[in-house]
Amino acid sequence: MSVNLKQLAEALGISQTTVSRALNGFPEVSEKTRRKVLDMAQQLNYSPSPHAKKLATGKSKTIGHVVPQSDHMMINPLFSDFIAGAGEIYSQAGYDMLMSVVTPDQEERTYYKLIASKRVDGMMVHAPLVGDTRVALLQKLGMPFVVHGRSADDDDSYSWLDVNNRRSFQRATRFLLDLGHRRIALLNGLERMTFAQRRRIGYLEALEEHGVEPDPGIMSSEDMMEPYGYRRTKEMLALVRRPTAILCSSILPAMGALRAVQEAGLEAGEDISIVTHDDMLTFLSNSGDIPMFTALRSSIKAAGRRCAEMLIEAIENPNLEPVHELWETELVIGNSTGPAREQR
Amino acid sequence: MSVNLKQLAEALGISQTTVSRALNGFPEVSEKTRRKVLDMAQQLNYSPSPHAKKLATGKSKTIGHVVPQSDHMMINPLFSDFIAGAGEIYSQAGYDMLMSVVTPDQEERTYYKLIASKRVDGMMVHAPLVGDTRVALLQKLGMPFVVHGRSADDDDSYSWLDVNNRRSFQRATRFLLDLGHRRIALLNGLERMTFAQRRRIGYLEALEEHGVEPDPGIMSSEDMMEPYGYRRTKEMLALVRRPTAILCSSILPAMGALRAVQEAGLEAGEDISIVTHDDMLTFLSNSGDIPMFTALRSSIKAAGRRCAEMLIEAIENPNLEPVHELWETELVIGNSTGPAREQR
DNA sequence: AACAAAATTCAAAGCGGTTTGAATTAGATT
DNA sequence: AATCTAATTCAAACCGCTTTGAATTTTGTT
Repeated sequence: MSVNLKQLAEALGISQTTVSRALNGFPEVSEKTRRKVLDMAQQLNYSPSPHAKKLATGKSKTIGHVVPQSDHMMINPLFSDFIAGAGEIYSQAGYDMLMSVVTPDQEERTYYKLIASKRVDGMMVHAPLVGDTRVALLQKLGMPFVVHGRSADDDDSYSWLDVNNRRSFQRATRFLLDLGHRRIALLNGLERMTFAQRRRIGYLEALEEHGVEPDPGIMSSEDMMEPYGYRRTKEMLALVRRPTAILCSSILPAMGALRAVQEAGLEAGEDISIVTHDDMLTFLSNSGDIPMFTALRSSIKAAGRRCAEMLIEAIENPNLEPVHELWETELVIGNSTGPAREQR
Repeated sequence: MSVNLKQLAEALGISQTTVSRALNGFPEVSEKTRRKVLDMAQQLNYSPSPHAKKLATGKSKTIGHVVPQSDHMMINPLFSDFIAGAGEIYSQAGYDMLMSVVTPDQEERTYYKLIASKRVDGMMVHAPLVGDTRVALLQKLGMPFVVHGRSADDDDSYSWLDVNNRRSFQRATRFLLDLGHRRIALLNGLERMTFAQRRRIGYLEALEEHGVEPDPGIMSSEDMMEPYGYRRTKEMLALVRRPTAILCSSILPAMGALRAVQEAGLEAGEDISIVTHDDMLTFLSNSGDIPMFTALRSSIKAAGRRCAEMLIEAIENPNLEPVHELWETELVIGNSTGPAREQR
């Protein structure tokens, strides 16, 4: 069905060395020979063994993704869009994506194993936690990696791509404040993730600027799922002094919030405003002439693409300086916001 | 940092052969030697090279997933839950998951390449289309595979795991008919997928049983996204004879439908009923004491797990007969259904 | 035509494991 | 103690590719 290098060389009556070089574009092989080799390779359906190649070169042309599998971790819709973006770039560049789904307690060991066994040339790190140990581990092991997100603000010793979450939530909060809202709820993601932490900081900063005292009773931090938005909004709507606006960390809780609002017979954008971060998930699009939600947009798929580019770059040029990209979100006005009503 | 087999053998003063056998549990090595080898391996932090192993054995301990990347294909939230389930099993069994994100036109070529280069020991096939060519291709190439879904009803020549979509939608439709509904809309997935096709058949069968003439005006087939459910429901609510019930192919359009219903000032379960297939996605759970939607439940994550088991089984016992599993869904009554009102 | 320099090509030695077939050692039997 | 068999262990070949250092051809000069 398909031949190996040796057979190909024999068929051509040329040494393996030359054939190998011809196929890999080395300059010291004559164009005539190269043509012959390429033709014959095509004709005999030559397909190089990646394993042999990896063994000989030490490079695996593979990028690892370790995804912790627990009730509320990485495997979520954000993840699938990120993967879609990154995977697209990997394929184009001839890299494979190796995915390990492991329980959190296995995570560190998995990194060790992937790296020690040289199975991967680089690692993609998702959703860093506050006090994440993965960065240190990867640095120690000398493996190229890119972090989607950041651990600490001032850590420039590695490459990362992050959304300016703090600024983004600050802007959103100001936007609501400018509309006259004073009781603004925050439905944040889990604050052990650094991105959620930064979002809260941005939110608090904006409140402070306007002299609004934050109220812990209308701030929460959970997994960004639909039922969370629904439940919390329902609870908050029952408060005596209920919020006039809600700031959500993702479109999923935002949809839950909207459901609770509608169920209560209220109208979003009229009786209560909702602003959400929008990862521009392909299957939950918040687009159209006038989007359903006023939102802070930043495509997570585009982030996946760019992170993949950065990682490949880092793998192929090992002594490049770390790269940092801080993406601003786009504040898009949709149907879910309006001036504050009642309850000043 | 870590040693290879040769170094390990030297450190022990034993041949590579014996060390290799000791590590791989061959019976012809004495227990005393095995203990020594294992101890030393631990001590020297021996980590076998998977590439060398793959080259020598021809087995890669890797399972391939090819995911077509286009606006409306596999990369969606269903996918991430399936992957989570499958990945869990792979890890436990010591398999790696290789994921290739490719444009649809590259799909077939990617299968060829993965297989010809022996990069994978088996393939997982997602979401077969009507007239899918992948099954034939994999059979021709002699690669173990499992299909999540089925191509044709009567094709028992390969292993698959599928939900009994026809029966499921038949039951759901009957359920609504029994509640007195006669105008039942169908928000189906793309009918080039076999599962969507079967769902429509089940729906039509139930209608026919009850002598209800199907109305193409309230049947549609699109990508299972939230905005689809919203838009179509909004349109249908504007009809003179609007449906009294809606049957959805996924919880995403169901949420869109619910949004449209609420926005119209109607109440689901009272003014209009909604039933949906529910893949039990982790981030969009339809649970709680009384679930939000009356739903046909079948965990896609569990399906991922089981498909992975079946595939590993098939890889390790190449001449096993194909296995088929047809899962029934669970019909769970939630808040979104009730007897038909008006417009008999 | 002779010769050095440049351009090609080659044989062989890895890369790090597994596996075959032979060699050695241990244990059982006489 | 000698012999035979079973249990271990070993050296070497092999998996399919890359790469080094040497060998061969080609090309350019005189």
